[in-house]
Amino acid sequence: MTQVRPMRADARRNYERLLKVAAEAFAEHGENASLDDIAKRAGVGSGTLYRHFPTRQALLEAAYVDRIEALGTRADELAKELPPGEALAEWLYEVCVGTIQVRGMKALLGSAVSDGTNVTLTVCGTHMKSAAQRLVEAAQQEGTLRKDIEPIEVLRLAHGVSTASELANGQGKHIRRYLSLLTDGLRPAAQGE
Amino acid sequence: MTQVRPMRADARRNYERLLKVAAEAFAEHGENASLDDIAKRAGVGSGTLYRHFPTRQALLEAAYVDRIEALGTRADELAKELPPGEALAEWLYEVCVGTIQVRGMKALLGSAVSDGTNVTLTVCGTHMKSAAQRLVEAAQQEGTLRKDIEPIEVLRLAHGVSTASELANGQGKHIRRYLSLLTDGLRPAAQGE
DNA sequence: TACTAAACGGAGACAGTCCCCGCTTACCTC
DNA sequence: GAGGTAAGCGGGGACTGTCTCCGTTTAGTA
Repeated sequence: MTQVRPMRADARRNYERLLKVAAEAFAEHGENASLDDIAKRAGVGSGTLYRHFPTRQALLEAAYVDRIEALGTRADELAKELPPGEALAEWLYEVCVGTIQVRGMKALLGSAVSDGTNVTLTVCGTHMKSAAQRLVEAAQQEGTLRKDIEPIEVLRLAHGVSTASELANGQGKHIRRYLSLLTDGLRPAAQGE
Repeated sequence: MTQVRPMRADARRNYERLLKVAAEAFAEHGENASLDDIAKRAGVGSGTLYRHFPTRQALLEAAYVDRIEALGTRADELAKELPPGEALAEWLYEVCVGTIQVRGMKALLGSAVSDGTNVTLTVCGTHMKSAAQRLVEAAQQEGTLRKDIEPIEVLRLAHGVSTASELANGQGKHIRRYLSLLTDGLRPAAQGE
């Protein structure tokens, strides 16, 4: 219903520029990169930046949607290549790697799966949740994942694993280990689910 | 070796004041509470604050050492009251609760178990690690915890669980659940440790 | 070519960090 | 108690970052 009058050419140009520069800046300096600095590097005034992206979150999300979408696609690829349980495990691994390696993604993924009152970040959250849901349900069908676990819980726990790996430093060297410790806990136990 | 000339009376007074106010401020506003504001509330100039506590970390640590020490004591109490496995589980639960409920503790506990190059935060890190070590070793003796797990890893994973629970919101309502998922993964699996 | 609404941009108000250095005062000595 | 002195104080101010406001510029249209 929103009137979708096409963006003016200069506006579109600035928008793209900002996205490109922002992705670089967040990757380099983390989620707290200076916004005025991003504007400057993109060759626009800070007013322009704030008009296009009212909050840091908005910019962060816009800068990384494509990566998030790529994770969604990746989920489907893995679902075709591997048995459900392994597909889920591998996907979570890749999610964790992204979380740690691309500084700035952590904040985005974190708020994407958070239950806060900020209704803002629908896009990324939706993508991640639907991808997780497909893999989780398949694994549950297969019997390699407890039935009482929600897709979003898996995402939150993966975020926890990322945090733990980050503390251990070493560029995510510990992700596989911590993730497998978690996965063992997720499998149906001998005495029943 | 360090010359331990006793603090001047006014200095000591200010020091105590700052600690008290800082603990309140961090609890209320999280780890990013304004330092100048803390100084003001304590009735001292900001110079005084920065002389006593050169970094935010230093103040954070000083403000919460007693809580950390309490966690150490608590570990021993639990070790007496419960079988090792349960003692460890309960202790981790209390650690997570502290992490979530007292805003500001999270940053402190996080850097206490991080592997970063900042050698600063020895005190809290040491306390936590030694407490964890006692419980972990006992549980391993008992056979309720995999032998290939380091005490510090347990602390890092607990931090991850805190993060995950925080995302779920609800004031730590999910800690027990997420922690038990993790614990199940830590138990020796049927096919061997 | 002229018009107008959309978009720009940067000055400036505000908030936080942290240092510097002239001033104050607790403590010691006599 | 008086005086000397170094320990300690404190707030002004430089700096960095956020975010808004509004006069100016310009793309798109007729």
